[in-house]
Amino acid sequence: MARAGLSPRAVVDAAIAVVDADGPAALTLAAVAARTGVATPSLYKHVAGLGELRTLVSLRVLEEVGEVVNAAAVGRSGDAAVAAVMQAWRRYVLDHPRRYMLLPLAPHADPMLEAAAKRLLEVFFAVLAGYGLGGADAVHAIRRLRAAVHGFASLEAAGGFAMAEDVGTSFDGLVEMVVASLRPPGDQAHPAVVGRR
Amino acid sequence: MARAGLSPRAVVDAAIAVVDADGPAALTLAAVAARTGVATPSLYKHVAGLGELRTLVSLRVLEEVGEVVNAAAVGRSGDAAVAAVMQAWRRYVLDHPRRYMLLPLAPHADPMLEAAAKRLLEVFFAVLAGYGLGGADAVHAIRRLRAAVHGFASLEAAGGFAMAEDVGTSFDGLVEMVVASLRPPGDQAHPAVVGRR
DNA sequence: GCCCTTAGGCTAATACCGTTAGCCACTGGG
DNA sequence: CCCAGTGGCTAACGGTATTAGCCTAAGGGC
Repeated sequence: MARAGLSPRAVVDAAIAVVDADGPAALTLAAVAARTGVATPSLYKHVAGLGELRTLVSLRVLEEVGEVVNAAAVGRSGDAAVAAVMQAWRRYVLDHPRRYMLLPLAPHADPMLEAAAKRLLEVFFAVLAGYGLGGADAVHAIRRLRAAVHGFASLEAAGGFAMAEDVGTSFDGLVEMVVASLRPPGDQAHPAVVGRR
Repeated sequence: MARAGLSPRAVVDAAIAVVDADGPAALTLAAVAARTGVATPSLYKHVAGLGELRTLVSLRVLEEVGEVVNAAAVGRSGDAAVAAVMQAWRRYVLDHPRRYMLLPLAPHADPMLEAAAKRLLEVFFAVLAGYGLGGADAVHAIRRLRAAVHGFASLEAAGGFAMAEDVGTSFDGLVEMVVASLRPPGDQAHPAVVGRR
């Protein structure tokens, strides 16, 4: 019989296709095997098991989010950078709502996810450096940013906003809320457009 | 043989105990049956199946959150009410992190959850009325509030805040961020302490 | 061009889960 | 005291992950 020519990479691709099609709960070795045209046990030649596959899918999602967020941040600073990062984050969720549900919330706990999480964190730190935030203040600011954008994203991905009002408008308000909390008290203006590295 | 004296209520109680002990993924009919000292199929006399049990557990969580949030809001208004509501929300998460992961994100979609969701929403609307917010502005404000508090809560419940800085301090900043976004632009003061019903 | 190693597929078998069907005993009311 | 129904049970089925063991296609060394 002709070989299927699978690889760990291809297995994860198929797994993501399953998630996108039928949601995170449908991510099963049997479904992935069916999609790749292979018997279920064959997947073990490429992946240690369902647990590892889940982790690999989460890693992929984390990397993809890191990618788009990083891309949104380059060449921008201050309010514009924060807004771009948040918009990019939401865009990812709108493009891949099912997939987003597998974003790991505590990636630092898993060695496989650690590096990708660090990269995302560094983008945040770089963006916040433009506000003169550092040390503990930067950590608290990043937590506000992360909580706001992830909270909104997870709710929107799950279809949690039922009322008729435009969700994009709500998100604009969220961005403004976060941005305002980064500015020094009493400062209504945008911070220096020339960011710092 | 002596009867176990189960009831739908008791089954949900046991299910919540399972979740609190071993996490949402461990919520299985077999685990609940073991905990209640009954064979697995016996549970079907009280609950339609695993799916319904999950919904009932989610309903319980939603009701509990609604309870503590409502309790926090009574007798308060303005910034104090918003702060109290958010603090109560977080307290629930700290007290029951595993359980919180089953909070339904789109409760309006399920008839069983709809009423409990409505109650929570009404608390939010009442709290925001003290800021003179109504109509679309209130909806956008509620979405900001919900995104911020749920985002923070879900991250904290999952153990997502790895860095050493005090998480409570971060949360205080989150509350301040939300509160500031509710005040009219340029207004640094707290809104009228005399809230409206 | 042949052989031999190995990677990548397979089937068979096990264990655990949810679910359904059908049986039986305890319980409480007439 | 009887009897109907509720709430338990066992048996059986299908789907799932996982392990073991086999077998063959693929590709490099001679």
